[in-house]
Amino acid sequence: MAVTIRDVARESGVHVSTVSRAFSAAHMVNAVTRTRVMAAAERLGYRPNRAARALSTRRTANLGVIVADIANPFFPPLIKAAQAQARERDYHVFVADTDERARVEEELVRSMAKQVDGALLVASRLSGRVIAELGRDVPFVVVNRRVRGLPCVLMDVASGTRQAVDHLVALGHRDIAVLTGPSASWTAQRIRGAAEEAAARHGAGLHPVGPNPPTEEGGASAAAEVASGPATAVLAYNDLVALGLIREVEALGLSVPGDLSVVGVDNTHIARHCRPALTTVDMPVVAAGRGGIDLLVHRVTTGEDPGTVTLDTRLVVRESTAPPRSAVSRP
Amino acid sequence: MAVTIRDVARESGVHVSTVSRAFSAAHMVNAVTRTRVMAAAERLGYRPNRAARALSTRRTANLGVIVADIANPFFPPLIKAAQAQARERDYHVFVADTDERARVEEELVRSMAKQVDGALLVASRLSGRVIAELGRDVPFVVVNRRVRGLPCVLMDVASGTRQAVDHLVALGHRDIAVLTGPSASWTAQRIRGAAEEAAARHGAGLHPVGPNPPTEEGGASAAAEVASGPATAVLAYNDLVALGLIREVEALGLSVPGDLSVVGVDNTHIARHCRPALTTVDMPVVAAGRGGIDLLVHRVTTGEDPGTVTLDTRLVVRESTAPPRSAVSRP
DNA sequence: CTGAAAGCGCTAACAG
DNA sequence: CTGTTAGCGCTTTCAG
Repeated sequence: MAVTIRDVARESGVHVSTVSRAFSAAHMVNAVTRTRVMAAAERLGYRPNRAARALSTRRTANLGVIVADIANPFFPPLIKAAQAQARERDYHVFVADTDERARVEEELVRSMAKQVDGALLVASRLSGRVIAELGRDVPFVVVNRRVRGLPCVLMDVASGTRQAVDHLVALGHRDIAVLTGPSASWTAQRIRGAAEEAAARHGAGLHPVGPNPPTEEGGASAAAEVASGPATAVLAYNDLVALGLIREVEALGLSVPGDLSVVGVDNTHIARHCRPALTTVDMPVVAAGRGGIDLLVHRVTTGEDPGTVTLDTRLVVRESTAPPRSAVSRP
Repeated sequence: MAVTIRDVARESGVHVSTVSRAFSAAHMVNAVTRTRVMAAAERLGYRPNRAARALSTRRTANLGVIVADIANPFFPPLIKAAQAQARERDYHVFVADTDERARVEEELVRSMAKQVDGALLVASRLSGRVIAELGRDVPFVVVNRRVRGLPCVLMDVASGTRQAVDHLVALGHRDIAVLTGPSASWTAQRIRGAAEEAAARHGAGLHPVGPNPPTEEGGASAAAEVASGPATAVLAYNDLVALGLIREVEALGLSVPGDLSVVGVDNTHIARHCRPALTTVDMPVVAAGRGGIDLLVHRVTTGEDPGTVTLDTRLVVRESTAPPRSAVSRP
């Protein structure tokens, strides 16, 4: 049987409440009794039971991190950063994967609610209404999504998207396809919106294709439509989609960037290594994970609304973008 | 304030213990009172507090998954599979990242102990002695490591390693470098051991280089030594190390696989996409994650030792391996 | 500064 | 089948 506070009390000859204070309000107990208690605890290998403590304090010292897909390379660095920052502040973290399904996400939050002090909702697929409703039970911080009344950490993908479109136009592209992501994705909406705006500003044509699942398959399945369309460049919802598109479009006999320029979003490690190396919009995921936890902890400890933090994104140019053939041939 | 079992009791006109039974031992309560209770619970939005329940049942319905580095692409699919399987069985999972540090790992396990029914230790860097000691507090299942007396899920990297060496020898390589991994890594030891054995069997030379950190930097920093050595092929501790090596060796003016064949381990998604696509040993991470949770749940619910499960690995040949120049020039 | 006592939300014998 | 009565391990008044 695990050693409890009573064992320590007995061992050190004080009352349990004194032991309790020694651990959670050290200043309220005489220095010498305190060291005696600590020594006894040490000897017995006592460790406070956080769950039991939670029952009376109503603070679990646990946080939830809820993401759409752990295996999508966008998320792991964010999860890692969040977990590290949480540990720094002595919180444990539950990580849950919703498989991109809103129902699962909702159920996960509900079943976790009593066990966490707050949760980080990353790229949530829930409707704003449901988020707001759940937000009454669990303090949230929302990452990559703007929700009225909730603290958010936003990666400003619009700015990176604009840079991408500017880059493509500067290379000479006049028709750009955009492979849209899941319709419930805030990021997907922002990418599309910013791309339309930027294209319009340049008087370039923008051709939406999708929505597509945020996977290589999603990109691959859009290849035929892209190849048969007028676009000489494409902006994909994320790196995975870009990769799937490239693979499939090459199977169709086109070359990237010779026949088609491709830009991804996320700057996952794959973008650096794939062939051709991917021009992509870098997302500050580490800062977002760490910052999200900071806001969350701030919120759950002070009760204040920490407001919204916006992080910059920027285009990283690599090898998957080049001038279109037409532009090359008319100097 | 959250709604508790008493509220439901009051609302439905029964005692709290009846409500409790309605939720956790439905068959012990009359069907009609049960539906009445459930209706009241529904109306009030009641959800059992799992932490409070844990206090009396001594079962938290939480599991821990402890890994060396969430951002290492080897782990996310494993974590995802483990999390999904746990959810299937109605467990929540704490995920923790040890940053490859044994101290952190130990502290993590200790602080988590009271809050989980068991933990999956993936690629643990702890000494066998410490694992065994911690294992008295927390039921473990150990992944990718053999520990006497604990249930293990092993990915038999030795067989894949043998295949890799056989493959290199068949191509004509007579001197093979092996970039060894962290000395505390069981997998690293197995790779090295199997490589030595297989090389000896073929009468080929084996040249250990390392230990190296399991990262691209680790691979890069071994490049000079490899390039100046006799080896025409190298077996890297993992895909990341292989990638780092390739990048750096190319910077030194060598080409892969022209001047040097490189084999990775893990078959992370990067291996498929990098240039040249990486010949690597496929690790059944999804099966390991799922299977690990199965063993763990079996163990914590029945108390039985589920024993050890061994999963096969196999070589996936891609573009980073080819005959050595010398072999090509003497037909 | 320390002890006594009540209680967090839920379960688990034990009667009835 | 259901109510009563004790706790699970810890914190938190309230006295002293």
